[in-house]
Amino acid sequence: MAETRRFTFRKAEHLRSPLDFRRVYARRCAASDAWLLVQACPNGLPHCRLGLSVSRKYGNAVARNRLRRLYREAFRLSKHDLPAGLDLVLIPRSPNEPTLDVVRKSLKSLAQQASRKLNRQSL
RNA sequence: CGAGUCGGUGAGACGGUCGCGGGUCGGCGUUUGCGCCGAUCCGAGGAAAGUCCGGGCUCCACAGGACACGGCGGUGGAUAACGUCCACCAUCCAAGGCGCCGCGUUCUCCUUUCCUUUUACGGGAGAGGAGGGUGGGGGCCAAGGAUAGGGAAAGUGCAACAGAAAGGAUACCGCCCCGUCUUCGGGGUAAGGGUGAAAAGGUGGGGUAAGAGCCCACCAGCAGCCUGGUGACAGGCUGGCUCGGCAAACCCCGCCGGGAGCAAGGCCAAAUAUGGGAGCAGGACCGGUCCGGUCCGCCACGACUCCCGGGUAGGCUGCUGGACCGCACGGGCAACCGCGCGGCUAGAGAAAUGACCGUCGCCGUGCCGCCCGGCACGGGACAGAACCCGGCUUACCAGCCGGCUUGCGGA
RNA sequence: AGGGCCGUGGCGUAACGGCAGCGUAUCCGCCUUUUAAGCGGUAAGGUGGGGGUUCAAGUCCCUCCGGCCCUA
Repeated sequence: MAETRRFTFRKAEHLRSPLDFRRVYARRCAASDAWLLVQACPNGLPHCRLGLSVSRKYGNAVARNRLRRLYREAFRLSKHDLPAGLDLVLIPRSPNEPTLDVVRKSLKSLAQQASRKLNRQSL
């Protein structure tokens, strides 16, 4: 297999439209730990999409950008280890800044939790 | 070299790997909207922040004037404009410096008087003088700082408490004259006491029964004139002797202001509902087809088909070349202006600048080291473009540079 | 982007520019077997921060900080 694993993050993998966000919130399937709250919803695509929601209470614009960039980097580096075909919305649980490794671990385990939950519900 | 004060600059550097946004070029795919791949170039700030002012731009409204409402307010300039900037004026504050005082306190020295004691030196108390330290008062100079700094003699209003009296006022104690046996009564006065943030000019002299700008000199203030200055204002002369504070209270005067904002505005345009026009008596569904069945419609408020329109979601645009940046020259005290040459320097949209590593540099701590220096660990602020500019305000790590005043030392 | 409102003891809320109150809570005492309720009393201490105007500022003005609401 000539296809090497690429760690890119293109616009098609962003969750952009308000409609998409509303669909994910309406599905009401969430998993969380001390750092992150992950809302998930199947999207019928072969890949995952990522949406970020960081509100004013997590700091000024620089701190919020920092959180978003960390989440994007974590998603980019570990997207091949996530269950496919999900829309994920990430919401921070703590105003403190986590390290990249912590976010990657949290994202992976929470996405798998959410995926199992969705499978149980659809049965 | 030190102290004070004001201002400017600055916002770590280089490289590698993996990624992100945009432009250009090439290739592939494509539903012709775009997507993917590769190369290459570019990719946050001095405050991008707060949104406190001012403009550009866009749309809407609009004969002209006045009123209302809001903002601004020393003078002259700069500017597209400003509540901003520059220069100057006025008032207040002021590090510090230099003189002064029949000043206080303390130390030293000198002269002298008295007491005591001694052989003598000496000890104690007082007076005078000189010098030093320190404190206080007052004067001059002064880097620099602050000022929403027009008008209180257009009018209205406000000033608690205290005080006799708070604005063309008043008379508590007092002072003086007269009456009265005293208590007290009548009158004069505003020097003194007292209250207050503020008491109707201040100091000195004359004058008086006691007093008062009642009279005079100087000072402050006011009015007029002269001189200098574009002007705010400054200086001088003369006059009459005095006419308080607050307008960030109402207000008066002068100047400025049409409203809304890139979610402005323009273009394209699903689904559903709907408006206009044309055609037409059938149309849609079940079913392989006919028959058949169900629903809608049928001389119309018209099913169905076609065309056109407004318009929602959504998309495109506005969207980055500009009162732009750098350098040189000329004008100006300066803010700034003119001219020449060179440069292109973010354009996202659930919102791009990130992650990891290496080398060097900065700061702090610890260790080694006489110093130079070396090693280890840690730190690196405030903060993220959202149509674009000019300001203001606020936040902020280290370093560097300069102006002015002043102290000490040297040439 | 535009506009409005608010900030006062622990809590809720008043105050013409002129001594910062009131209720409740706290504390102490009475009543009660005890608690609650009730009655009486004491004190503490607060105008979000900074600056200005004024003789005097919670109040007027400027500027920051924090919170809430409305419109598109």
